[in-house]
Amino acid sequence: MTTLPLKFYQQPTLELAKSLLGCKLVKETAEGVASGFIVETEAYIGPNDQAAHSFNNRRTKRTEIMFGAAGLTYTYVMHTHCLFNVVSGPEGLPEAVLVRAVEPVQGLELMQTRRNNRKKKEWTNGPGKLTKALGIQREDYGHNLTQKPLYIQKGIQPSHVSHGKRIGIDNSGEARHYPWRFWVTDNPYVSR
DNA sequence: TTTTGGATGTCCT
DNA sequence: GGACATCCAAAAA
Repeated sequence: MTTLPLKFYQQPTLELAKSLLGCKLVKETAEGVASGFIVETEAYIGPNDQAAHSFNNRRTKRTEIMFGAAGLTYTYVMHTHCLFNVVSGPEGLPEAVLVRAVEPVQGLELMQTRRNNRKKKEWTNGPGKLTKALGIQREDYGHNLTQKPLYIQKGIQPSHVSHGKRIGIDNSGEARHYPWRFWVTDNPYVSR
């Protein structure tokens, strides 16, 4: 398995969101290595996307990393959970891809413990769940995804990919209708 | 300095 | 289907 080069992240955000499906997200911690195939993503394309934190070029301490170069990590704390994004687009353009679900591959015992002995299907089928299962934390903010301990490896492009409206952004005006969510068709680990 | 409001998950009914 | 947990940072005061 080869780690994806920086060049991979430099394609258009919508393309990247699709290309990430089937790739393997890996996190190494002191407790061990945990990884999973990405099966669901969402694109957030700044300044014209009302649902994105970076809407209207809003640049703050939190969204700053979205303006950075492609291939960096954008973590965000929502209520009690942490969400994981991959920054995309050239430097200066605030775009990112949210990873919503993965399929467990490696470090199964570790994930089971972190997910409190739930059913395997429920370990990683949601944006807040997968970060807990893999051990991704707010401290990973700004990390370069071509390096350890958090990186993405080349996978197999799935044969069937579905797309549709994004989730959880009902108060985002017209943007909520954009078909910018992508998932592997019929994969049991997508969030819904 | 205080208030407010989430790109969610879990538990309860 | 609905309440609530529990934290950060933006915005208001």
